[in-house]
Amino acid sequence: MVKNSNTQRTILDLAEALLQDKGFNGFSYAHIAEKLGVKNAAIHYHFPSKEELGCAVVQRYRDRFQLWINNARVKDLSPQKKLDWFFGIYTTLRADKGRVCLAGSLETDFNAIPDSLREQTQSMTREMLSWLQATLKEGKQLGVFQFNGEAGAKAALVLSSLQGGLQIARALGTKKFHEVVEQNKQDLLA
Amino acid sequence: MVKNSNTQRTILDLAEALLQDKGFNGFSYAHIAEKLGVKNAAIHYHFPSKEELGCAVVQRYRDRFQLWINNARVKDLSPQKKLDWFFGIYTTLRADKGRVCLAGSLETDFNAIPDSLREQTQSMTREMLSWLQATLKEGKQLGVFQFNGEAGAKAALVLSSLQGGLQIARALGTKKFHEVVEQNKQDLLA
DNA sequence: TTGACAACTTACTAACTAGTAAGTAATATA
DNA sequence: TATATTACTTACTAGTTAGTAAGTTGTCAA
Repeated sequence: MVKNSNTQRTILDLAEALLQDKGFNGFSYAHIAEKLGVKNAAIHYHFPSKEELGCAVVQRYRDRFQLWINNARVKDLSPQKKLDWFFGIYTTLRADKGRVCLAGSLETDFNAIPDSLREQTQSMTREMLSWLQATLKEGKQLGVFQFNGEAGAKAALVLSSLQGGLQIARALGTKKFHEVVEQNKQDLLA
Repeated sequence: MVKNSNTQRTILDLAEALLQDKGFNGFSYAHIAEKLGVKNAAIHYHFPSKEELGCAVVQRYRDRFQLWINNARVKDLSPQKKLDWFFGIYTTLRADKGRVCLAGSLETDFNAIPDSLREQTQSMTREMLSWLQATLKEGKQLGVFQFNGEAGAKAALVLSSLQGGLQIARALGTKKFHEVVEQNKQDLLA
């Protein structure tokens, strides 16, 4: 047949969007199938279980993130520009129908998702936090970022606030999210 | 009959805990009924729909918050102590089986919950943010808090980070949450 | 041209979901 | 003592869920 050779990718795109829109327990195979214009058994053909689908979404996200941070277009940027790139990921999510980040969505549903998906979520969060920590440390050493305490703690604060900021923006509007981003910048340059 | 005159309150307690544990779409009337030791129709007797139950949980939370902030035990505290009290709410949540905050849970599921519950979530978030903003402003004027920019933006950053911090702690452990709290304090006293 | 395979559809199941209608038993009230 | 009310239970429904088994069809390789 080979009607649509990138069906698998499209399913991942839709699942990722639905995860960020409604949470793991807020969407079903039927939702994906309808949007794709196929029957729900077709989704099971590509991803036998919802658990595997969820893991595949996160794994792809992790791969994408590693690809970016190891690519010269990000790797060779100044700490300030690196941070701007990172903030940009969240700004883009907010602009795209008010999505929240994958980590926030999965952590909120943490006690209602399968074990393997919890592990994927852990790894994803650890990887993002660790890159952010290294970036903040680099910036502090270069004298372009100023903050008290350890880079690890500051990274936890920044990441938490971006994650929470996307959520609060759902209730109080995009302005609140931008305030969070700008305040983060100001607190680092003060 | 009047076997248990505070059934209604117990249902609200259980629903609140389940909301913070699994999210709005991660729990059912059956879960509450089983924990309470009654049939699920008994829950419908007290709260006809899940929508009304969710709204009642948030309304009670809002009432509780207003009661506290208008009570002398909080109202008359110094800005630092007020902030400590506020951080304490989140620390207690984390210690209690790793719950996340109501606002974070409902905002993450925002596009998968009923309209009236969205409105309740909005009001709850607005009220918390507005109190936090006033507290930060008061502290800045008294010279005990230092930060650049508007108190509103700083409040958005602090609230976002607490919300996100509870979620990240699910993946990476309680230590990360405490780092967020301590970093917030340091950034305010710097 | 035959046969294998990929990518589906059709048709189904068992479990769970919120929600309802009718009945029951203990208690409060008149 | 009779009646109303509160707080349930029993028994059900219609819809949704993830998941499966068996059949279909277009494509490609030998």
